[in-house]
Amino acid sequence: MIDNSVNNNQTTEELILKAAEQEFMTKGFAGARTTSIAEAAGVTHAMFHYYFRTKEKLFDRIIAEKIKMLINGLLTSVTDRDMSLNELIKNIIDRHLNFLSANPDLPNFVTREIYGNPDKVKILLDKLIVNAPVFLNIFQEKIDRLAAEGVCRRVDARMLMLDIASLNVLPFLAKPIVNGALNNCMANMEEFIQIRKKENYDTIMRKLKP
Amino acid sequence: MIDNSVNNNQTTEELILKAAEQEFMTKGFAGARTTSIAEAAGVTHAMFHYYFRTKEKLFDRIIAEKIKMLINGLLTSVTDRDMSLNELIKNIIDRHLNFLSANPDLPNFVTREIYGNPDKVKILLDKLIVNAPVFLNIFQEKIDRLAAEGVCRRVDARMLMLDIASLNVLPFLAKPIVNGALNNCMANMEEFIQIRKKENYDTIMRKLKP
DNA sequence: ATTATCTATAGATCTATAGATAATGC
DNA sequence: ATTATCTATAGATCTATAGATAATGC
Repeated sequence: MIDNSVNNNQTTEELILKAAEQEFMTKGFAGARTTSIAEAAGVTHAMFHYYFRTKEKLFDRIIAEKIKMLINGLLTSVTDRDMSLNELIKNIIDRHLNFLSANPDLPNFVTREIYGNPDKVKILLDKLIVNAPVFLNIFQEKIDRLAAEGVCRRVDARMLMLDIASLNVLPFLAKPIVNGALNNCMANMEEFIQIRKKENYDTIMRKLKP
Repeated sequence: MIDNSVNNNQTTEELILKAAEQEFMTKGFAGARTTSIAEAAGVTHAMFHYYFRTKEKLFDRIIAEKIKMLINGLLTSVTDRDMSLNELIKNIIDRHLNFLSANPDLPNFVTREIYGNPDKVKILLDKLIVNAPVFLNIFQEKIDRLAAEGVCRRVDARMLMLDIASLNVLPFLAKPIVNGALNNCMANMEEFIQIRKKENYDTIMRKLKP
């Protein structure tokens, strides 16, 4: 038995799961090969089917898990009524970028699969359609209230959320392009995240300024 | 001979090329099937190989064409020295969104292939590394000059370009998600583009305000 | 004579399973 | 007795080509 992977006390099931996650995340469902997954896990190919039966079953399990993470990440609403405008915006941006930082491949994985396999992410869309309006209404009310107090401009919460999401997510979705065009600026990822946190907060606050 | 496609005076080669473009753009290289392409083109599968020899050759041809388009779209620099700040920003945003509007699947296609197949888009990255700094330096000089005149703040041209690109591109990359979360706002695409043109111009101008 | 098209099939690759064997927990 | 693992191979799918036939342009 050749121990070519560092399978320090991980079970075969875990090894396959981990290898499959890596393979599916980087290559997508169509590009992933069950043989490659087994090889990367350091186990016989038959083991793949022994533990997870089919490629599709394992993919469904992984994408369901990822979508759950994504929804939790997106819909962790900031509903504290006593929070100031500055705190609110800072909180939303920081949370979002922290989440992206912890799951850098997630946006790419989801957007990729959405095109080739629309029904796989139907669960995601359904959840969004139900939950997003709830959060956006609370957010809009908050903005309107603060606008009435003269603290900020009265802007559309939907467009504001799209702005925030766009500014935060795009570097992750197009990392090689952004990094290539902007002088290797994403080489140190943590530093880049810190810069973008400040930059995006500033951009949004200026947009909200009365 | 069953004429199941509307091949009004298009040659077989053109029909295959068109079908292949559609297949590759939506499913990526790994997800695309040469049999499906031939079927969609309404020709025998052997014709695919007669005209284009291999799947990879045709893919390379299509991706090269798309990357050329993308580079032209990105690097159509606005270098008119006499342009005011307002005009400059408006021009960049309008051009970019017009380009995206004409090529809505392009960002997804490129970002998808970048992960599974880094060397396929190496040409794109090489071009960007060479050309982007040239444009960004001119842009930075322009900002610095206008800042010295007191017309705008002195901001980093790289971050500003990233902001603009993010705000413009993201809805195209994550269309189903944005559309699902934001109340079907992208149903009428032309209307949505017009709204984002104004919105993004406003966002960026506020960021630049002294 | 060259170009275009078709049928049939080879060849490669990938998913999945059958069936034998070893390890493990009562 | 059940669970885990292996070898070997079936079965499906997909890319690619061979070789025959029809259409086209001199």
